[in-house]
Amino acid sequence: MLKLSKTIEYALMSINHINQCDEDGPIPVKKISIKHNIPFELLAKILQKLSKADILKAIQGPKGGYQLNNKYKNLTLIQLIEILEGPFGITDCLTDHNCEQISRCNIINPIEKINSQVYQVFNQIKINEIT
Amino acid sequence: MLKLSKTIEYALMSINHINQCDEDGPIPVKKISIKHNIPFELLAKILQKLSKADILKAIQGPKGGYQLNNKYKNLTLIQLIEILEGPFGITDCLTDHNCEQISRCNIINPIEKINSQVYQVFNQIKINEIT
DNA sequence: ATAAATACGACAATAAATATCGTATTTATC
DNA sequence: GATAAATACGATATTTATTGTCGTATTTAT
Repeated sequence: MLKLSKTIEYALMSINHINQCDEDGPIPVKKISIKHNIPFELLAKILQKLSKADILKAIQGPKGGYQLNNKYKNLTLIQLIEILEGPFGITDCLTDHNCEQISRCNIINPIEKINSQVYQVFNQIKINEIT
Repeated sequence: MLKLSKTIEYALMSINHINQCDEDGPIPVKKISIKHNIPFELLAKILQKLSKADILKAIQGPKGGYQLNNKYKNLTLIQLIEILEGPFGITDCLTDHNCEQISRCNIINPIEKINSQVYQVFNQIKINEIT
């Protein structure tokens, strides 16, 4: 409940790792996966998503790997979350709009308030400030 | 991911329901469960926990049910969460302390910051303000 | 005595997150 | 051109946490 997913953790660890690497060349998934004990295939997919969203630049072939794209500098935590997991919302009714209880729901207003407060927290955190 | 659990939703709905009831007598679980379409047994257990924590007062026997206790007036959302689900933390490593990756974790500091910010949000929300 | 209520442990089902597998594609290097 | 090291990606399996159910006991108003 209210947990950050491993997906987000792995993404942050990877961005951090790539950022702190002195080397110029791209960093292959394998290196990150071994260093931080993250399942290779799982991590690969996460980085692929980030690459599709232009946060990372993928370089294929031998000596390939991932580099940080400039876009990452303005990335907020909420954006990272939404790239990897879709629209943010602390309850399903805020994103799916198919809750059957909604008509007799007596807490939708407070829920929306709380949601926007949590959203704000994550929206104010920039990825490059926490790496 | 970062979802409020149904447990919390059901608890809030119940507190709200009891609070808004004009009647003096205690409100039985059945009424709340039917009104908001919440599984009876599940809801019963949630209210039992709240009763153990002195947020609600349980009255047994026919014409029994639950009433709000005074204690509820100072209850914060974080307290409600911790009563129902144990210690708050956006990652397991913050509450369980048995993460094997912790030694090579390069994001523990930012995670702790984010955690305390989310904690603050929930700590500032009082239950009687949102009902 | 009866029935309407809470109390509570054990278990089952479901859904979401996490992880794995197989195969295709790209490209640097020999 | 062949090879090997890397990304790309859909399909599926596994694991875990949440959600829900069942059975039985206890309390108490009528």
